[in-house]
Amino acid sequence: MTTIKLHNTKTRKREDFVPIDPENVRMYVCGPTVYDRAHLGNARPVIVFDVLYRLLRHVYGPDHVTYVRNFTDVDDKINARAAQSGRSIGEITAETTQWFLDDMAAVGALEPNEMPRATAYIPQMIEMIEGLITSGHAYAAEGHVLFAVESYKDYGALSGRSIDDMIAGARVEVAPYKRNPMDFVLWKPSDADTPGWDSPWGRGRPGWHIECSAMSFELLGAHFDIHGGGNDLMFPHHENEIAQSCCAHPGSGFANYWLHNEMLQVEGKKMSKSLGNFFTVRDLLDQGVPGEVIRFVMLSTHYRKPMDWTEKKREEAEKTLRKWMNLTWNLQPFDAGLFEPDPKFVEAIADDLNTHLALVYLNGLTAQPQKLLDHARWLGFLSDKARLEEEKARRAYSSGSGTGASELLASLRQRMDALRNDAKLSKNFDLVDVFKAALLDAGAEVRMSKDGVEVIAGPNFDPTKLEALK
RNA sequence: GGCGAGUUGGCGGAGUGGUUACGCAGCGGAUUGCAAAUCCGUGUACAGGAGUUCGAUUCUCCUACUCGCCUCCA
Repeated sequence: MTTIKLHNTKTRKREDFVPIDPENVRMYVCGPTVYDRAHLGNARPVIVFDVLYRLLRHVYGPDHVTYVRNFTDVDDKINARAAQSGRSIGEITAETTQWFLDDMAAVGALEPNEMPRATAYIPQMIEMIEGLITSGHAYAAEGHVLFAVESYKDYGALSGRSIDDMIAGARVEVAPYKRNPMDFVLWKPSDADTPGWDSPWGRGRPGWHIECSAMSFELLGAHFDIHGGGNDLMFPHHENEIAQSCCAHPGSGFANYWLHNEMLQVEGKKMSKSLGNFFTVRDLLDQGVPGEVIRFVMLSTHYRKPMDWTEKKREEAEKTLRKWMNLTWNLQPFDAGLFEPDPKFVEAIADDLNTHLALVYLNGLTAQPQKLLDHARWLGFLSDKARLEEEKARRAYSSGSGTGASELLASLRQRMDALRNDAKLSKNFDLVDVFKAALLDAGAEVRMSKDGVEVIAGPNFDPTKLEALK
């Protein structure tokens, strides 16, 4: 069996992955707060952990992995969006949730087994908070419930901080009701205009971190295998999750392996609205960047390194995928359930998700298109959807048969063939070159060989530009 | 200020205590009316300094720089 090696943030070491129960390997990944379109950075953990999910399913069997990714649908950002847009919270979260699913499907991510929404787990959160108060790890104050960080001796262990250091470096004002400045909110009061639920502490809503503790416990148990997310979540979110969960379920250990992906940058800079380099996954898709290109670029950099999204990488990825598609579009993929990938390929991915090496492996398969197709599909490329689009495009513009633009191409091809044959005798190729230039200008690919002329419509083919040649 | 990650050839990006991936671009060649596509060949690198070692790009320490987090953020 393949040994999976993962870099565990908890120990800061690369470790062999040993599941608690190989019959049910459990992974929790922090999902989005649903108030707006997912930006490109949101896609990184989704794609990274999608690869890990595929790997776990391969090694332990598709029915022996449980992958949970939540939707945070209660949050002050959502409330703010509702107030500002005049739309209801439910409408916003429902719409944004669907957008997220659509966009992530477009980049080739499989859906997790469970996608719980925070608002469906309020009673479980309240129960957990009550337990934390009873055991002395939390206290109620002025309608809030706060977690007492000093009651958990390992607080800060994951992110390598001490409570004292953090207080010294803190740049936030401290609420007067906190016993320790680092204490964080488990529950907070809601006014009449804010969503709220009845609780022992009055009508209110949960703090940011408790949802993940409550949902992971409900769906995966107190002790599970892998917990993932962006490294910006390491502190405070994951630190707080650990504190809550470990105090609520003493001795459970919570997650064994913590995985964090590095952040995304754009042309070497942090993606931010103020720098004007902020864009969503949907923006790219709408610009005609295929989802698989986004996926390719994401997987070409190791997940623990900063990933720089650049125009150049986008172009290169597009070229490579174009090449793969050209080689494989007319082949039949092997049944995914029966396909056995090359151990070398799997080992690269099992080595702390060395996806770049896996892509290199794929690139080495261009002489074996069938193998390329099946391995690429294993990693989420050359999907049915992409292949179908390819086939449609080829049928519509093929130089062989068909109607409309394809008929035009076919007649141009024939005329060029004839002109070329004449030119070969007369040694005057001017007319052929004029035709070729026009075709290239219209976004078509022209190939001439001993066997004749081939004309293929490229991705930006514009048949209207060829009207003049008719 | 605290914590963390990183610095590899023109660019991207793996990896390794000794033999220096791979892709793109470049260059040379085959092929072509010319191209495209394809194939073959080819150059250049491990931020700086000190240490450990027979030997370090790879391990340790220091310095510089870059990035992220410490506030909602994936």
